Amino acid sequence: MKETFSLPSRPPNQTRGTAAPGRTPGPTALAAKVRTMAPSMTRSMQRVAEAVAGDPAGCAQLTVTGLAERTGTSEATVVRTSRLLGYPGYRDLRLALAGLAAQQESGAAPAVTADIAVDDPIGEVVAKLALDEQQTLADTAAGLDTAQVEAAVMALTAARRIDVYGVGASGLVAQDLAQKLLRIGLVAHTHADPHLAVTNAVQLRAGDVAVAITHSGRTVDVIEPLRVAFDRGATTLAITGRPEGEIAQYADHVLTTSTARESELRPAAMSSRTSQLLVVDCLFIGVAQRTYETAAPALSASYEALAHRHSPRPRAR
Amino acid sequence: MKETFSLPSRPPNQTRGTAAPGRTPGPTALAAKVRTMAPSMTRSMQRVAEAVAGDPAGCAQLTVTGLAERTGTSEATVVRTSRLLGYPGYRDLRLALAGLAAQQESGAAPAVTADIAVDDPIGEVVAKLALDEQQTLADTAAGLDTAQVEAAVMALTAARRIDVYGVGASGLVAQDLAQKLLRIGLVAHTHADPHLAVTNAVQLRAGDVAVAITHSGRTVDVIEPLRVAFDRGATTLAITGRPEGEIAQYADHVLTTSTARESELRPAAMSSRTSQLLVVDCLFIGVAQRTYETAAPALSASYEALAHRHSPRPRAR
DNA sequence: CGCACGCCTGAAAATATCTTCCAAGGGTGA
DNA sequence: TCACCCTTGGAAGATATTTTCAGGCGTGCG
Repeated sequence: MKETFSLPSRPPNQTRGTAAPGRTPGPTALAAKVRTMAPSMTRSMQRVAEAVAGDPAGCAQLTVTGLAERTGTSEATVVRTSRLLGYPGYRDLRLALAGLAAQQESGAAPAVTADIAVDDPIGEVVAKLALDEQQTLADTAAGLDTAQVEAAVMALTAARRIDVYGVGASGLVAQDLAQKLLRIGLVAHTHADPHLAVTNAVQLRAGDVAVAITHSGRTVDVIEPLRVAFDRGATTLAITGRPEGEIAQYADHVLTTSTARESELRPAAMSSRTSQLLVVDCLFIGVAQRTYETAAPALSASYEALAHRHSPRPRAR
Repeated sequence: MKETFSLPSRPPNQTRGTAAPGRTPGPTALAAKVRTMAPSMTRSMQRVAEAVAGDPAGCAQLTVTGLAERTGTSEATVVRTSRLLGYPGYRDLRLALAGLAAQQESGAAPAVTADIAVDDPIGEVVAKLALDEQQTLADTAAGLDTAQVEAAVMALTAARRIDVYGVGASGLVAQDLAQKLLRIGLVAHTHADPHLAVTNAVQLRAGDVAVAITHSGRTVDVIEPLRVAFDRGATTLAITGRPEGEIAQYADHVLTTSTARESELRPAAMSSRTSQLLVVDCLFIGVAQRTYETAAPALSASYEALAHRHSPRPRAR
């Protein structure tokens, strides 16, 4: 039942199905996982996933048959949903559910934070926003496939040249990544103009790395250059909230960001950005670790170079 | 508190003893229970109880048969032990075990708050980074002066025109703010080129708002335009980690971001960015709340306008 | 010292639960 | 409108759990 994912070989780039990034997700990641996967689920499966995410404690008590009944579906569907969430079967999902319930009970509760209302006072907004973003970070960390990160870091470290694609809000994340990598001596660029991005992607070849950042996984302006890079033989990475989206077809390594629930006052852009930045930071640190000899001097050099752009310290202490 | 376990019929349940204090013991109580009951157990049962108390996580993975094998006993004995510990059967003991394991895990998790080392495995890096950023968010939220935020929001809401200044890492945050404000119909721009920034700042006057973003509070390229805007009579905001820095002299309202400890592998840019973004988000939400009538339609309009830039959904359902 | 009783124990049968397979229903695109 | 594919639930098949039952061992009494 090995899911021989990734690996060097390019051709059998599995499309979708069975997720299962190597190991069963821990209880913590479950809620996040449900949100991530929900869009790619069928109606019945969504009902099951919803029930599970909404009342872990209650569902943990139910047998397959019970849960099927409660959700008005069949046992088969329940098992299918369990699979999709990354467990070998319902039995294991149930175990994770019990774990989640226990955690929530004990106060380590990832309990759902309240939506921000139009008339919330500003203090409340600050608190809710901070909490939401903290939750997003936790979800992202829990949902990240370490092996994929590792592979991505390796590719970046060895890259002759790195291109980063992103538009809109993701464009800023792309710039952040490129900026960081440049700072430690890598050759990284980002292209805001999608036409130029494609033009540049054509230049890539094996040994180069292309990174695409899109929350929806369906942004054509980002998919196109990645596809081109993929076809040219470059190693391709996708940072997306929809690992089953079209972008994944052209990505050697997919780094999944968390999908928080949106609300009218809190567009998805906000938490997806937080999530993407965490991934970017992880990549950066990973690369910096592996190129420490050159990265450290490069970092301080760039810092020194900017020193004169700062006004003198008020008082030397 | 539905007690209706195992629906249909199980009338002649607990035969003897079984304690049965009305409800199955929570996971927490398990270890204690084992100690209490141990003396009154037979040898084989003790072996089972011991295994269960010693390695809840491991045992939760095992089936009756597996646990029987591991303890060198039989399935029947395992079930009997489960009963003695207060559960209807092994199935339920196993669920409790999973819960216990999850609790232990979550309790042990926050122990990794150390610095990121050069040889940390990637999984550790992810965890530490996420935790660090969570901490940063909490610090920022705690340190933000609500009154200043409120005043800043008011100024932005009423602004005829908004300029945002930031260079380097803060430049991306500046772009993020401008992007967001534009989305809800405000006139906001950011200037990467410090010369152009000053040129533009000269145009500002009372009723306009200038926002400067700098972690150090000493970045001349950002201080300059803010000073100019300040002199021209615009309302000026500073988002900085050094509220006592030079920039504060030219700011009507100072929003303080948190200053996390840096380390060699984790330049300050990382957490300052997280912190700045939270502040930006708060400003954005604050403004959106107060201009809800126009903001909401503007948001969906900008979303619609970009719809065609997305590839069609894989399958419409 | 020997016997009988009773309790512990594990093997196997019985039951419950989970998983897989398959055919029917429904929606989509040509 | 038709053909296709995807989704879905029912039922058979496989596992896991629970119950039953008989043998073994120790203990206490005769």
